[in-house]
Amino acid sequence: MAHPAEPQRFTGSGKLRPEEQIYQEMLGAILDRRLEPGMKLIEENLAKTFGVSRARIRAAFLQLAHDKLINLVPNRGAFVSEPTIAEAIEVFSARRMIEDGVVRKVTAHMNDDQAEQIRAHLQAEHKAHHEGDHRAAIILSGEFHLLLARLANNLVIEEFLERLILRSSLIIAMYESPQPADCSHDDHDELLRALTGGDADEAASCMAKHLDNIRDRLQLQREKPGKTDFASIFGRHPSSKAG
Amino acid sequence: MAHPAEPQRFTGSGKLRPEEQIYQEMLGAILDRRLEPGMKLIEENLAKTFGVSRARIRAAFLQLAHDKLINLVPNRGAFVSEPTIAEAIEVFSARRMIEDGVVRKVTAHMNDDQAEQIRAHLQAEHKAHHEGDHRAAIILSGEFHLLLARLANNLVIEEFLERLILRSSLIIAMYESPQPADCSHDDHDELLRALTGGDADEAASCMAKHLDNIRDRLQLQREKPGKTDFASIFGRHPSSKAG
DNA sequence: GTTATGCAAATCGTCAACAATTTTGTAAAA
DNA sequence: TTTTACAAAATTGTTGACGATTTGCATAAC
Repeated sequence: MAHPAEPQRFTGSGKLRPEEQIYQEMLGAILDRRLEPGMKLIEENLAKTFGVSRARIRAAFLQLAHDKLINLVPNRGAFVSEPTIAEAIEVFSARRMIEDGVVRKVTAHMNDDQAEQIRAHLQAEHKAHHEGDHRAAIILSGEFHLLLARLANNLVIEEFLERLILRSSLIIAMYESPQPADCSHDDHDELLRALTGGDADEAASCMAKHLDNIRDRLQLQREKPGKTDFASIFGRHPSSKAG
Repeated sequence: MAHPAEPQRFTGSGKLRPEEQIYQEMLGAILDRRLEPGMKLIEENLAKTFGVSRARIRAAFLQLAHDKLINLVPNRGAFVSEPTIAEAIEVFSARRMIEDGVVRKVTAHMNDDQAEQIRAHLQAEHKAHHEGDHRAAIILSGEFHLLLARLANNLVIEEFLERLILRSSLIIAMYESPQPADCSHDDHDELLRALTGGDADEAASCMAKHLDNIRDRLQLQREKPGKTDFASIFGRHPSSKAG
């Protein structure tokens, strides 16, 4: 239940309204894979669990669906998203595009205060890594990218990237390699050097390599079969009724 | 991959579920300024107007709020967004970032079929322009950018840009100059030349200039006072009780 | 004349019940 | 044995009603 470093949305209002509470809890459960990809989310069960009515759950569903973390199928219900390989590739490709612009902008306007913010964040990342707090490390790693977006000083980009990072987290949880391979903090160090160095091209290249690293560490060779996707499990499509 | 509930925004054809219908109608009304920025949207009135219950309206509100076209204030209701100057600038800045990547990608993978799609679209733009169909021209102009995003072959980017274009439309409607200044189709022509020329840098530069043109044609000098925004009307902020 | 107080109207927030749809289970017919 | 038809259960879709909050207005107090 306790999620110390729950990803926090920047909704302007500091207080957490009960509706946000439900959204956050479900978000955390999905990213932790306590709710597995493909799992059906039954409104009434969730309503009882959270002690609210179905209307609230429905509203939370709309938010999550908008973030592409669940799938809403008319008259069928809500299912935890099962990002396909193609989707995963597109998400990281999109991030490359966006974050290329971000690092260029940050590099151009870098000042001492901003550099210090990045350094402080990296220190936190290293701390979590050395203490073996894998969960915190993953969250902080995502927040590193979000910090850069914030330093780019564009709320539109920041919010979009926040969603992409959430989506990335689900993809990583779904396709990650058996070995931890959590060495991205080295990439982040290198990125800081490039950013403070003032060379926009190098910083952009660094970021591109970093994102490719993350993507390439995933096991994107074969489609992960969803629990109900017998087509891919048995290597055939459910087209004809009798074969 | 199945996307059963994909929101299709610009096409009026096809089966339109009643919920999408409501979203579309409100969207159109906002972009046409039949619903003016700042106007309060009363749930029950809209429910009666559309002949549905408030729950439906509420769901539509969530979608529109997500697109930043309306503002949801707890216990107060929904209001048509009044994008500030800062927001307007950020939106166009974000588009520069995104569409820079888009045109580079499109330039790299350009083939005859794609070039033909763009030409066909430009022809439609010119036709609307010559026939004086201002409304169609504006819509087509937005769809031109969307077409490029589609040719970049990344659904994530495409959907995000779609939202940004909607937001841009509201901004343009709110801050547009008195004179029509609808000469963006020339920019689009130039863009096509750059795209087919294969020079990614030039294409990107073209797009950047084009977006700056649109932005600079807006009257972003002073904040447009919302109907109730006395702070800007009287040039002071509503901090102290008696001034 | 101005400010404070309380009442009334309007509107949003929430819910529980009912209707429609899909899924599952069972049995009859070919 | 296989297919089809039908009924029952589970789940989503929708609605109208009720309580909570905000807003507007009238009245009273200073």
